[in-house]
Amino acid sequence: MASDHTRSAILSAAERLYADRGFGDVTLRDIVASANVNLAAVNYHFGSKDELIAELFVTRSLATNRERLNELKAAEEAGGGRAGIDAIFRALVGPTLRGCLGPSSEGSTAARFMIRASIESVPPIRRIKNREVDHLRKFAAAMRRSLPGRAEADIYWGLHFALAMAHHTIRERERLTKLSEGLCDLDDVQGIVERVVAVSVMALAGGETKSKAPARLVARDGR
Amino acid sequence: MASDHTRSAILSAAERLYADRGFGDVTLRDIVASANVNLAAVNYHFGSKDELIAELFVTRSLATNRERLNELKAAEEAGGGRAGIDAIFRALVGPTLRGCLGPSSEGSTAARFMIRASIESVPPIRRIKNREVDHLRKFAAAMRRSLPGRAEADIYWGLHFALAMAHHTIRERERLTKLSEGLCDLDDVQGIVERVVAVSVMALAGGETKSKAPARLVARDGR
DNA sequence: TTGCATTTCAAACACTTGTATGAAACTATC
DNA sequence: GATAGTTTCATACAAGTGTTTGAAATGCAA
Repeated sequence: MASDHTRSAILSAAERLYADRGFGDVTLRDIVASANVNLAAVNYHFGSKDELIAELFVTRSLATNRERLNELKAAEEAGGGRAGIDAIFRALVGPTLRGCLGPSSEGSTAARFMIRASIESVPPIRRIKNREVDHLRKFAAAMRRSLPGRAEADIYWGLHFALAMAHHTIRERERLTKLSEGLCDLDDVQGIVERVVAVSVMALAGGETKSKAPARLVARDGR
Repeated sequence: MASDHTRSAILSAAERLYADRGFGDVTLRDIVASANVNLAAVNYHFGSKDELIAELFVTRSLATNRERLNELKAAEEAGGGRAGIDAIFRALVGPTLRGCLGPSSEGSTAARFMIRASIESVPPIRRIKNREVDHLRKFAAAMRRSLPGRAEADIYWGLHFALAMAHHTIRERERLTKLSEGLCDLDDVQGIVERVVAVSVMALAGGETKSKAPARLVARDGR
């Protein structure tokens, strides 16, 4: 366990290559060539290719989740145990959006790696994501505390839509830029966060006076 | 040219297998075995594996786009050239949601195939999706006609968020069910459509009339 | 029928993939 | 400095991939 040099060289080379070219067409041979280590080193240090990918993703994923929960806790403490719904959404989507978009994302391989992981969805990553439910439940709980009257289903739909907007913005960043011909400023990360938060809040607050029947948020006859 | 039996057997076997097991681990040999045709038939009839996938996706994709535009045109004609913003969103997300969710999606391989295509993102499909910008521009144009005063960027963000909610709902269907422990009724497709439409409308209308609580929405994005 | 183009077929081709092996090179402890 | 444990290395392995080939079968027109 002396230097760990080989191990970390593999990790950083793999992250960079996956970030640049995607999981689909990066082989172990590409990685070890880029890391200047022997092919067998991957299996020696990580066991398998999938475990290497899993370790990469878990590391970044834990960091983001930690950041999210810190922001959430700070918001709840500032509000005496009950955070504003906008602060909750900000804690949910802020770290992810800042991590993957933003000026740092140009140079940060970590950010580009997480974008790839969000786009491609390879088995080992998918397995990890499926365990993320517990983490999201903490946000659902905070939302319940913030909006005690709200129907359970509305809480989850609100959470779901907030994540939808954040992740879709990350995934389809390029397409949105092309579609809007540059009119949507994808570099103004804080502006994007506030936009997503604002819509998420409206989605949840909009139905407030109405009943819990979900289909009638806008009273328009179904066709 | 005679019977086309082999060709269509390949198409339907491929669609079913891809729908069931994803693009990642379905080989040409799996497909030809399931279709009871010879391995070389794929390259003979389609040229390559990627072209087979592309043909599958293009077919389904064109059908959805046609349906979308039909609904849009109907809504604009009913409104005398200017459709309500809710009708535009309904035309945008309705066909996709109905196609991929809904009771038919249980049995329909076409629906499950499109869900896979939405989740996995393999090169030939990605190439086709990139050409879809023109199609979306038609909706942007309709939105401009419907809301003449609106800022261009807001139009595109509205379009983007509507697609985000629709696609994320399709993609993360299972996770949402698990997270909400069944509280979010993913079988009530019409209800989901209305929910997405309602939020999309609010996202766009909210910035203008209301200057309510967390409304840093328009203030931030100068342009 | 004969002739010709289309379609099917079994087989092989040419690679690439992740993984395993066993010897060599290290490193630290005694 | 010998020894035991760890790490590196070149190399081989086994399996699977999409694609190509050239001959056989089939369909269709004259």
